[in-house]
Amino acid sequence: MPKKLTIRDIAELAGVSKSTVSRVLNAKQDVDPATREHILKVIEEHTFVLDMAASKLAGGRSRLIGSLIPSLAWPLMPEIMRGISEVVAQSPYELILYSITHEQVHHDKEQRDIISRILHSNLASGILAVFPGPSICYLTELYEEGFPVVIIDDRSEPTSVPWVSADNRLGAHAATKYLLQLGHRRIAHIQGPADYRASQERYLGYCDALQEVGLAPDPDLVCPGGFTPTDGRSAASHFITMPNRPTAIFASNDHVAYDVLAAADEHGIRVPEQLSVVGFDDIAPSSYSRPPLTTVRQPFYEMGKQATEMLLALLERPSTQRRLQIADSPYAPEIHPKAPQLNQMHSPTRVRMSTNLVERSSCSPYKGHIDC
Amino acid sequence: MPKKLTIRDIAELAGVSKSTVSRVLNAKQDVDPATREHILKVIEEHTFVLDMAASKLAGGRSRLIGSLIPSLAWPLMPEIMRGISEVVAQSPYELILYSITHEQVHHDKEQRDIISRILHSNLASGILAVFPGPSICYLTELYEEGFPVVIIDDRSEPTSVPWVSADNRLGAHAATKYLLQLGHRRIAHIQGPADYRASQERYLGYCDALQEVGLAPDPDLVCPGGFTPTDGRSAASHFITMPNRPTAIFASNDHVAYDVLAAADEHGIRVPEQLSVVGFDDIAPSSYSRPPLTTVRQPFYEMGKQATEMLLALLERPSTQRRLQIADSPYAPEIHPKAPQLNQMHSPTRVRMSTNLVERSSCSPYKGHIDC
DNA sequence: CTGTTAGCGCGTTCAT
DNA sequence: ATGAACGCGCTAACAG
Repeated sequence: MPKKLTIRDIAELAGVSKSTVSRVLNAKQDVDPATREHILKVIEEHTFVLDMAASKLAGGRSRLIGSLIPSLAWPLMPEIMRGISEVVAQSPYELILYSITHEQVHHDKEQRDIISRILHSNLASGILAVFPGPSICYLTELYEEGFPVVIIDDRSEPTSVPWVSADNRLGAHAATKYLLQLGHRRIAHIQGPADYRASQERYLGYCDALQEVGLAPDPDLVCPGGFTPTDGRSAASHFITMPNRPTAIFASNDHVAYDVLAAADEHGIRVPEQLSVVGFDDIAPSSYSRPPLTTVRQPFYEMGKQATEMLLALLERPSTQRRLQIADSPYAPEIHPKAPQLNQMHSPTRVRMSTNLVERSSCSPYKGHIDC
Repeated sequence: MPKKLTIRDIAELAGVSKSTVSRVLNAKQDVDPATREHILKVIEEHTFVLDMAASKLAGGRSRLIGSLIPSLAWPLMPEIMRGISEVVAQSPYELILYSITHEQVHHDKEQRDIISRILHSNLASGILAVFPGPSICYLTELYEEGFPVVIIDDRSEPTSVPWVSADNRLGAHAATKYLLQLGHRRIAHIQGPADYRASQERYLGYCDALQEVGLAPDPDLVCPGGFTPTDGRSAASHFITMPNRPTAIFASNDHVAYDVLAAADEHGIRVPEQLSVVGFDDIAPSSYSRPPLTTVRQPFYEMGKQATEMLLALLERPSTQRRLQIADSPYAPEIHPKAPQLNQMHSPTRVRMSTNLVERSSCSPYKGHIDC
């Protein structure tokens, strides 16, 4: 193990002073292009890397991003993390994982503790928070005090903190419209948890599509469900066994859609012949379910990327002016379809990414009622 | 935002010198219990936390663990991560995520790059490597040079690096024995990838159980498969459609078991009435498959915990003598059933955790052949 | 047992 | 455009 080189070693090797090397390393101006080149070459040859601890201590940036992550077991997390990691890997930053136990997700105090741990340890110079839940208020405070924070989706309404999510309403609209175009008219919806913004938005998208064709949402065809496995069991059974049952079901998400698939199987109803079902999220197992599930894909990977790029943009700004301006950021997003142009300061930054319908085999055209 | 306190502030507040504060912070001996208490109180009152950057720079430990993680999309990862996070959270350490893209998993060079990135950035003072694959050789080098490394399972044989995995052979033995006890005699096995140690071990466990009842493994009942979704499709169809088909199938893992379930469904074979199937891993969807899958649970959560505890034990040791001795470690594992007693130095540390059969609904007693 | 001194590796003034 | 000196917050010698 060759002993770790310091900036001084490089300075000596290049025949200059530490300061000059430091300047090159931090991309300062006022360095002779020739010496810059030379120093860069020496650095390259010796694969020298700055000591982050020392750099941070001396007043430089820490190049560490803290990520506040809910249970990695949520099936949407891996893709989000992939997006995050990819951007981080191509940057000079590293990612610290502050993951939250499932238990803690709902406990306000625990979250406050974690955040204070992040702050006090003084490591991370920015925070990426996925589904922060109750801690959103602390994060908002932090952000308003100038600490870089970006949020990836959440249960509640976005605050002033830059915020990335998918367009749930449009996605739900697309799903419902698709069923309508297949000829379905009795389309049921199993809702997500009432306290999730996404549930509301999906419900609204469902209503939007219905109203477009002059249909009013039928209260009998809307049932509460949830977002986790088996949350949709009873609603699914209810719809399937009710007299004059719906010919299609739009589930709050894929997990609930699986419940519908299972319930249908149990009651001898064939999908898609006798019942069409659409999910939401497009998590991995949806490609392999029986039948493969038609669903609305949330661009989790892209959301992770987008959010990380936004955070990096914040991080690269002088700390005095840490409001995000997407427009002139070096990490300007390519994808933010419905994002309003936010060039002026102090306007909340929200990026809403577009979803898209993934057609698989769980839907078929309505051909009149088929008895069991 | 109250300005960050330094160790000097605390020293002044407590009326002692920085060194003394440092000593109590680092749990050194030779501190008067009275002053220790007093300082601790002051620290507590002001919720002071050491600046890790400065601490590290000054020669202290970095309290940062680097985790080398393959795709988080592997369904076993969330549980492993949960185990890791939980132990890390209760320690003064933080976790840096060096996650590897799926593409990179197999590319030797990329991995070497990541490891050198870890080393050069000089942040992490230890590495937790999950399924390191090709980079195991670098990790071994590192470990032999005294850098703390612990590995959680891998495709190849363990090296001198401390290593945690589940007992695949015993697990497979249990699964097969279970089927035998249900009366099955024609038990097929779909194998995992040939270059995975786990595949071999599971196959051996399968043979063990067969031989115990005087049966020789029938080459016609063993097929190559894989570990990822759809890897088992063709093998499953093959077994199901073959004349005198097996009455039970032991799949290399749960994904492959799902393929068997799907193939059975497709061919109108009822599980478990006409065919019993057992998986391996017990990943989350196995509780919700149709029918719920009987499978061998790998204790991923416990493996994550165990490995992290081992790493912490290494980290807390003086760097001169960084060979792991489980016995007198403060993090001595409670669970390592078949682990040999490794109290002497220089012996490789392997912890093999026990699996256990989770009975659900995909198996039933053999009652003679039932035609479709 | 405790305080004093001297750096750790780097960024940032100041000079030049 | 570049170099010298100082200090970030802390730990590790050494005194006492």
